[in-house]
Amino acid sequence: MAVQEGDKRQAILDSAEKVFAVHGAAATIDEIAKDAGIAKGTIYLYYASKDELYISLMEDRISTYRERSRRALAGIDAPEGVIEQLVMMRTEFVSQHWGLLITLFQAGIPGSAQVHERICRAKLNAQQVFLDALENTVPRLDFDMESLLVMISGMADGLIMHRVFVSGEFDPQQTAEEVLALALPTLRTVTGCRE
Amino acid sequence: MAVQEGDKRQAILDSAEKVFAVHGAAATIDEIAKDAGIAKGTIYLYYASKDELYISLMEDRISTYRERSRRALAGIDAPEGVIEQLVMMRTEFVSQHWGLLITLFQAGIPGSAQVHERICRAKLNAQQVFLDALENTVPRLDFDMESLLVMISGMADGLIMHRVFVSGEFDPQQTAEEVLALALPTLRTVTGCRE
Amino acid sequence: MAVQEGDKRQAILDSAEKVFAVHGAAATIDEIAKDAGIAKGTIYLYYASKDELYISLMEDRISTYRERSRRALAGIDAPEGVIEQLVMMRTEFVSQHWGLLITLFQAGIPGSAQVHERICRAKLNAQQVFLDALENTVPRLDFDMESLLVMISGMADGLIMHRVFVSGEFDPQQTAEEVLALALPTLRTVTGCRE
Amino acid sequence: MAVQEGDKRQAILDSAEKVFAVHGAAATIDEIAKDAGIAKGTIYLYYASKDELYISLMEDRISTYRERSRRALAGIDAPEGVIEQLVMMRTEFVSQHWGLLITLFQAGIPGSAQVHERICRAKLNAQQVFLDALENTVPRLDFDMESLLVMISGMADGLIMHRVFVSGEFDPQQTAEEVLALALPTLRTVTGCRE
DNA sequence: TATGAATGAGCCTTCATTCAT
DNA sequence: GATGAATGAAGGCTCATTCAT
Repeated sequence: MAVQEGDKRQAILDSAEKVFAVHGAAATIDEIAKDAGIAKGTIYLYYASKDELYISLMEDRISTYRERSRRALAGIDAPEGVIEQLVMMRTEFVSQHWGLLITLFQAGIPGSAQVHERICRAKLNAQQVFLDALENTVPRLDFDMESLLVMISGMADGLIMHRVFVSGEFDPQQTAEEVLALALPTLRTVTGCRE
Repeated sequence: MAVQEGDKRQAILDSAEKVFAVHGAAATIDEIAKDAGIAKGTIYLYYASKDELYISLMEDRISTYRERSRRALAGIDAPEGVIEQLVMMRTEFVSQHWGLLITLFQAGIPGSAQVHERICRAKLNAQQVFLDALENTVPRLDFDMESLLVMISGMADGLIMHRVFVSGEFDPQQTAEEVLALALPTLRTVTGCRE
Repeated sequence: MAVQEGDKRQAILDSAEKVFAVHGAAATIDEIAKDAGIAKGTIYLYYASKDELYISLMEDRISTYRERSRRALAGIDAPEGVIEQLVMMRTEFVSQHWGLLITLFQAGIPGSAQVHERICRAKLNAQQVFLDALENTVPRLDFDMESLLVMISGMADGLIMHRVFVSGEFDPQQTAEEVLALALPTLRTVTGCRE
Repeated sequence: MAVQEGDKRQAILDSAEKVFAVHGAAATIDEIAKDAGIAKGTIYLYYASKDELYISLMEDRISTYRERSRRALAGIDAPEGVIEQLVMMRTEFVSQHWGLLITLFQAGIPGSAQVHERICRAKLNAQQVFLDALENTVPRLDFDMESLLVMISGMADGLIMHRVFVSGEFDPQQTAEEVLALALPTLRTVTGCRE
């Protein structure tokens, strides 16, 4: 009844998240292995390189975020609902993956072009979920939908990062409300709905 | 007619910007020196360490941004004008300092806590310029001004990064207009002005 | 039948002794590794830093000297015997650890205060063995025992170094006899024994 | 009325002594120049290299010691007097050149063979003064005079170093007396004089 | 599969020395 | 003579990656 292969992969990712969160790009394979309670070499049985481990970590977290978002958006048929979920999911993500905040929003600390590209793609996939939902709920619009989504995401990210890095106090619930207080009227302006 | 000390400091910063832009935190002092056409040791005559060089680069660019913003805001007396300048300055900055985009709009890459802190401070200083301008032009408001500013900045940053990293085409003029098309109505919603 | 960990540590120390002996503080980790036939990084698996390696080398050699001295002193019950052993052990040490002569008999070369302190402590421990033996064999004396020991050690060291560095010919046996020819009468003068 | 060349050479040596005393082999030319209040390059007008500066420093101090010793020995016609002066001069030297203690007795920290050799020669020259004096005052002896001198010097050095490095308290006057208390009887033993 | 000792390329930093002014 | 900016060789140390067990 050995540990499942998938479990060990997850355990490594969990340790990697912890260590990357603390040390950023300076995180070492040694420390991740130690945190996971396994030998350094074992990590290379599951991930081909440090970059690959990093990418896998990001892809895993982001795809979880995407699936959670997809489920949350089921049955939503008003643009306000989509935006509300967007903001909720983003604040929730940060409260759960605090340590990946910089990394996630920055799209790839360890640097190589490939890392950057693959993480960007994961983020785009997650965004697509919201984009689809938004397009299904809003009649044709003269405003580019993707730009709209990107900007409202940016509003949320901007406030979240400000709370985390500057204020030092991040209350997911309150932050979400504050963003929505600005985002929803904005949305209505664009969609032409008047409440 | 020797080169001024300030000039050499600037030359090093310029090379550092180029190299950091390409390699991120993995940039090496060697390469920066080579780009600047000087010996490695010379860099240490002007900057005490790689971290210090990185911080100085960021502080320099951000403070230039702040001063340009300050001048651009002189005489502006409507909140729309402030937001307009905010968006213009941000897009302009990116078109000039392409390589620093991730770093500037988010946090300090090369890791140490001190780096992060000092760059955050510089960014706050720059933001304060807009915050002051905004507070001078808007009557008391029930919406927190700083949050408003942070979110509108986030809107701009979100679209800019999307254009740069995803579309791969970044037209400063057009991007600025697109952001303003969403930001200005948003602002009016909050300030209660109706057109 | 793998090499024991202790063996590798010893092998590194042996190479370090050789290289420090030739180059003094200017010895490089590179060269020590090359002499040991291992990679540079391997040394750092066993010793945290160059200073630590140097200290460990000294502590190892000195503690061996101390234990050999302790055994040699067992059963000795006359002060002359103690001094005789002191001189013998010192000349023997030099003939075995030629390269460490300066370092051992004086202070720690590579500079840091910690190095100096830890080597001094090791030397004091070794001296204590002789001090204990001397105090056990000599009735109360008006002459400070430690000073006596230190000075007689100095006599031996002085002649040894003169033979090694100036004459260039060091015959342990003969040198020991020559020192004893002066040290023993001196001792008797102090202890009041008349032959 | 510019400063004499010799004065500047001396000023550099004085600074070098201060800095070597504090930092040992880790002393830098930069710091010596700063202490002397001159530019780094100026040092190279007077001393060809760091090694050369170091050697010059040692030779200067030792030759001063030699000349003072020579004067002190004038008119001395008993071996006890010679030994007394030997001990006095050595303790005096340490109290005046505290920082050079390790360096002097170790014969050359910065390592190169040439450094070692030249400092040894300087020390031998100084020793010769005492050797001459001793040979002039003592009838032919079956004990080798140089060995005798070297061992008595070693006695003094041993106690001095013990006081300086271990006890941490070095009182020149008292140390000298303590050494003489052992050295003079020793001498008489050899010379056959019975008080 | 799992281990962890070993590797060695590569980096930051220092500092003796030079030389144009 | 005097300066000090510039140089670049060299060294300590790290750490991703490999591989024999």
